Amino acid sequence: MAQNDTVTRILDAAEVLFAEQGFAETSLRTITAKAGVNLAAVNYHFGSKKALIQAVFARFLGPFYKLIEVSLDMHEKQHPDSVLSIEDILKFVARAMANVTEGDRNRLAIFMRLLGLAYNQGQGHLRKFLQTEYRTLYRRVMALIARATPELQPVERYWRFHFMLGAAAFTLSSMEHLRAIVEHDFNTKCTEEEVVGYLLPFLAAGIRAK
Amino acid sequence: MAQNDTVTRILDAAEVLFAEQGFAETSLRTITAKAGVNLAAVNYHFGSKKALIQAVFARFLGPFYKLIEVSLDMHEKQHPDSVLSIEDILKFVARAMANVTEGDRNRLAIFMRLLGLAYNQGQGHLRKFLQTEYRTLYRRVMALIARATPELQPVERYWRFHFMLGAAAFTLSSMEHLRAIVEHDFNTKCTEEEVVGYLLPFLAAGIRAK
DNA sequence: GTATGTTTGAAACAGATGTTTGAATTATTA
DNA sequence: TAATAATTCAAACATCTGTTTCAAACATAC
Repeated sequence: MAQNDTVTRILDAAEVLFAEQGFAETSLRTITAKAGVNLAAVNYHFGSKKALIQAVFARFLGPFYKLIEVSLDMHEKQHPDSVLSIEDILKFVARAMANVTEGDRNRLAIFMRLLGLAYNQGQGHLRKFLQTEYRTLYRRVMALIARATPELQPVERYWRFHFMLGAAAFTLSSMEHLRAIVEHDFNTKCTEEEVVGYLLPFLAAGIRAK
Repeated sequence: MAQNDTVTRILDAAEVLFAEQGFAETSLRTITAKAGVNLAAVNYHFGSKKALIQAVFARFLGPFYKLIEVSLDMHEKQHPDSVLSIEDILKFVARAMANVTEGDRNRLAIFMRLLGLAYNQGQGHLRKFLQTEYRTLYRRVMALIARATPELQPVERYWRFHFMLGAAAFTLSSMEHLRAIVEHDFNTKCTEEEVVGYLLPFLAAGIRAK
């Protein structure tokens, strides 16, 4: 019980700090101090800092993966021959993500940040971890998008998919900062739901640009 | 003369290494080794690592900034009352960027990767640097976009602008990797011009989504 | 209640980091 | 050429990093 508690507290603290500062900039001492556990606990429970980063990511990649799979399965059973529109697909993804990250606002940001790093970090351990873990879901979503955009050439569809991914990853990972600017420049606050509400139409329009 | 040479070699090395590994992950010793200069040279010529990072940015942004300003000035003189469309604005930006990074293909990716890292990494001294140093250009481009999209609410326009930025930064910064996948999955090669050719219509359609 | 395995704790480890120093070298100028 | 300023260099600095160690505390099962 105490074991599980320590593990959870480390993950909670690491999640927040990673999102605030980045990975390399966050030391194990800062994490363990915030978590209220001993420094050695990270290496004891996770093995290394790299493993901790992957564990933080796995904690919501796993549920997200399962959730979207299940909801897609359910929909396909209820509507066997329906062709999902781009908007529908995006809503499925957004809903799964909202469910996984609900309760803690930072989780969406850190998920997206990890995604960005995994793609941009040349020889990073993160990309391999992501790609092997992520492949099935990627193929399934890509197949859905293909059916929703039959007029697109495969190569262009591929690029547009990554344009969407980029817009989402970049924006949502630095959402805190961007929202602060909005508050300063426009005297308005934006909830995360509102930002996602702005994002989805942008993505949908982009992927079916003529 | 030798002074200038040392400064340039440090900037060249730092530029590549920062893009490959990130800022925190790249040590001054790695940079100076690659540049073939003494370790102390960075602190002598730049003052600190932070200042070096900003200098790497300034070397890109300075010329880019001037180029786009000049070309916009010229256009406004020749066509005083014309309202630029989104496509026109994007073409202006793309052309300025192509000019700045021409000669070295990787420089576009490096620039975008740096931009992405600046937004997502560290505690934000880079974001501040970017925002204060190049506020005028940001405002000018934003004003052009506003005139091209009068139907948009300011806040939504702001977010869509960053969606565009994200799609561009994310995709172009990992272009090498993404192109390799294209070559493997579709047996086709994509030039950078082609990718930009795919990107601009996506962005334009996204920002004026109904 | 004792023995066994698991988890914590304080301390130390080995190495890397950004930065500073002061002498040696090079370039500039008068 | 001599004097002065700018630059390079090797070395050391203090600090921080992830990781390891091993005894103490704890829980669990016999």
